[in-house]
Amino acid sequence: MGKYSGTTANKFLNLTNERLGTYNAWDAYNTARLVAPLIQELKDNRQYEHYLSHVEPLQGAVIAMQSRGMLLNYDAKASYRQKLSAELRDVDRVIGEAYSLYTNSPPSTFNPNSNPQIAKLLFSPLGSGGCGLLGSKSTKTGQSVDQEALTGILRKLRKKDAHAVPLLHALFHRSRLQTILSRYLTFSADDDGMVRARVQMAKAKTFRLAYKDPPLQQWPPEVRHILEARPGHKFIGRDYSQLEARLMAYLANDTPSIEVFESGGDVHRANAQDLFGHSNITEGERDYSKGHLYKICYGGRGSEKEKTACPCIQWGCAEKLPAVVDLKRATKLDMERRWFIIHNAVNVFQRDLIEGVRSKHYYDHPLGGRRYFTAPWSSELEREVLNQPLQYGGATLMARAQISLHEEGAPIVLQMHDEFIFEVRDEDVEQLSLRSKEIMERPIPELGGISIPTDLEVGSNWGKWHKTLNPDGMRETTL
DNA sequence: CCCGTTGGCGCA
DNA sequence: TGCGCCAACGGG
Repeated sequence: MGKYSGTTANKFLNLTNERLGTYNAWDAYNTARLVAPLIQELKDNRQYEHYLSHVEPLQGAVIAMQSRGMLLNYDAKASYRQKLSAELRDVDRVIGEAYSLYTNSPPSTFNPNSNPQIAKLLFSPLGSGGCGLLGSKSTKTGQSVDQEALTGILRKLRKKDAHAVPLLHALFHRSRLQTILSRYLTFSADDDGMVRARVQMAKAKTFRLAYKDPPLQQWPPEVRHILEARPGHKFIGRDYSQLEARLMAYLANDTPSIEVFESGGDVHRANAQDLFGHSNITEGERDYSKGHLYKICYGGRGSEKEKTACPCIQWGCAEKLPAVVDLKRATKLDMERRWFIIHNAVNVFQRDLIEGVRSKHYYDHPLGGRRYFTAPWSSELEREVLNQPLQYGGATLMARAQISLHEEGAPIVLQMHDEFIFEVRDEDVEQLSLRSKEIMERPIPELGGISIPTDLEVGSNWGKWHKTLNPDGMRETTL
């Protein structure tokens, strides 16, 4: 039945059926006894109405989705794993040779999965077992060696450190390879070849869904192509366009953003103009704005994280690097100020939101549902509060859509925060493409009847469409 | 910035 | 063997 990975769970396998049965019976009994008090608590906390309208009806849709699953292409998985394994061996050879050079020890004594060992290799002085580099970031227990730290080291590299560049590139490249191989390519399908991730419905504080065994939401784009539509079927993807940004605009009544949205303009470009203060925005500046805006809207301050795209040359990643926008801290703070002057409504919205939660210790969402914030006030809690209306709002709209879609029998195989993936027979693609648009774009009464537009993708596997690498992948379509 | 899941290490 | 920590990935 379940998948036993942890040591504690394994202990249950050693119990007799009789003892397991007794345990499960007590579990069920105690759970049943909790139902009445929990419903009462929901009523006392003004959460019951939302439970009845959004949570309970969603359960059937989620169970149907989880039971469906997605078909695994074993060959695609095997060949992709083979390709990455070969690359990992190459990377590890580079790292091992560098380790030998700096430490005079055999490569077998180095564990590239150990961050302390990597830190020692990078930051110990030349001649005493290291490269003599300057660290750029710390952790609780020492020097950080994550992608951001490596980027910082590469950026501030002194001339005399040039010898360490191949090693830094290899370490950078290795972290992604190792993650994909050990984390995303180790799952197994059910006997019928289907991958059925477990859907966590009541895990996220903001009502979003989460997937585990395997964690489908975390799969990088290049891994997704190994899940495909069954023969004679296609995947349809329909996703909301800038879901949280639109919610922010309407919840805060931020007129400048609303105008961009309603005229069909490019909101990221508009925000980039407001941030940078000029109108000829480059692609790099537009990309930068997307990330930067989320950060400042959720309570972050000026300093943006370093770009973490792999800069390595040997495996060709450097050529794929997006244009980097390199800004001083003061400049970023200026940009933030400029944005908030134009979008003062957002400022007011956030101030009122925080004031309300600080005094009442709960937030009643315009789309229904109440969330309590009982922890002592802190800057962390404040950022959670700033995030809640948007992430919870998006999840609520998705829940509404999913309930309606399920009622009509739409074959949902995945719900991913702002998008649904359906699996339909080839001849049904057009019909469901249109119907899913109607349902997802229904007017939202609580927001004055506005609707949030969606985009469409169609493909035979879950990977992103690519002319040569993945011609059957999910491709944007207008229909 | 927020929301998540998971592998691997290293210490108690 | 349990647990904290780090680090990776995705969505907004």
